[in-house]
Amino acid sequence: MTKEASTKTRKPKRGQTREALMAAALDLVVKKAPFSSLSLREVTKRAGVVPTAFYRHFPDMSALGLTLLDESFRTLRQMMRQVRQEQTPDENMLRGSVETYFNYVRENRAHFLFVAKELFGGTPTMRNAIRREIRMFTNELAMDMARFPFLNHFSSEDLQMMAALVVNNVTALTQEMLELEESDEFGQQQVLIAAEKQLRLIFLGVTQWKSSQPSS
Amino acid sequence: MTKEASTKTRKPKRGQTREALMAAALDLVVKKAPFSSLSLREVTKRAGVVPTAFYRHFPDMSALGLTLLDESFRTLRQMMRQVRQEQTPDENMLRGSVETYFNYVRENRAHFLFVAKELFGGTPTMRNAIRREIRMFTNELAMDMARFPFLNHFSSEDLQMMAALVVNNVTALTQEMLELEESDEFGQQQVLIAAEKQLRLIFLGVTQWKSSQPSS
DNA sequence: GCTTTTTGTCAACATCTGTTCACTAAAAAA
DNA sequence: TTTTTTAGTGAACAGATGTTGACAAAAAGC
Repeated sequence: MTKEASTKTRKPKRGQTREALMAAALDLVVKKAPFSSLSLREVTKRAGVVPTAFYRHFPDMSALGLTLLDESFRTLRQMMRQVRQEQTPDENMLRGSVETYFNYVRENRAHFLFVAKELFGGTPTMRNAIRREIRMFTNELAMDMARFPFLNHFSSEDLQMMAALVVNNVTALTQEMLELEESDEFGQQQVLIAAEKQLRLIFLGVTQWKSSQPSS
Repeated sequence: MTKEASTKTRKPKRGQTREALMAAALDLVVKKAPFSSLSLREVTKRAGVVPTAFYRHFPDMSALGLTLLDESFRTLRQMMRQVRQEQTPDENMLRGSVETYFNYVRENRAHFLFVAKELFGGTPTMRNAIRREIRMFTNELAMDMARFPFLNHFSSEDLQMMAALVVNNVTALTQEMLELEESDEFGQQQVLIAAEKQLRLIFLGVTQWKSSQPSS
């Protein structure tokens, strides 16, 4: 597969140019600006390719962006599915899940940074795609919660509300973690501890919640 | 004040150009791109002024951005101070505060949109400025909470954690509200109701919280 | 009134942008 | 092998960008 050291390949970089473009874009997002303000020429330059070569792989920059977005969420979804299957519904499930998730965030820093910056700064198309994905996670979490014995007496609206609360916080904490330097292990540990505490507090609130019907 | 139809005022737009530039930038942020990807020429064009006139008021675009940021937070701080003084610490304080805050968000949509988009997409300088401001709000909230009789037995770390939880959620809900169309009154009402529920749930969690020292 | 400072205009620059077109080498298909 | 398709190069375009400098009108100071 990865056989490149040929005798005199002057021009063609084989089929890996497409991935080089994606990697270059991701790289620039990490250490410079949000994707929305990257230029086509910038990306091709970093990929070590002439500007016009871009069009052999993507119709325009926004297509690259959507591909990158897809890549980001495909691996995330996959991890979430795995976590959801492995876990058993008890107290220390929380700690485990939190730890697994944030480790994943650290290992995929670039993709998360990309998503975070586009969540508000991107084009409407991109923003909607991201929000749809987040909404999906929220729904799945709500469904998972519905299966717990001590939760299944809540209305689906209440469950939805609780799931949204959790997702909101995890999102915020993820952003907080992404703001830290990659080397700042202490800070990252702090965020992780804070995350666990906050989620446990939410959990306490849930156990006390009485689903007061929409009175007004 | 607004006297323009004079005999032959060809050039000078009086002293209001500076504000026209800021308004133009804010306008473009609302209906187009994040501030970071606005061009100087674009802004001056919308302000009805020639590009070079810009330099009479700001050294460069990032200076305009910081001014805009300052303006955004100055009025916000002022509102928060007012809310904090008026309120009395009881149950329905929550509903009132939430309503006041989100009404303010709606009335200052442009500024909040500006801040939201820069929170992740902006330059490091701008991001830090915003985060510092948010941290300040969190600290003040923690201090307010410390004055409540049923909360003052918590450690300051716990209070900080709780305040962060609240702020995280309000931030997320604000962003959610900003994503809605300005005309979507129903959706906005929904967010408001969700906000109140979520905060009440957090409140329940707080009453149950035992400041378990870092056991493990 | 005159003078100075402020605040706008216009022309011009070098640079960067997205995109086109014609071209060629390599890889795949025949 | 020959042929065709794929994937790269390079020159050139029209347009937008930030910034400069010299100039002129209004506002402010005197």
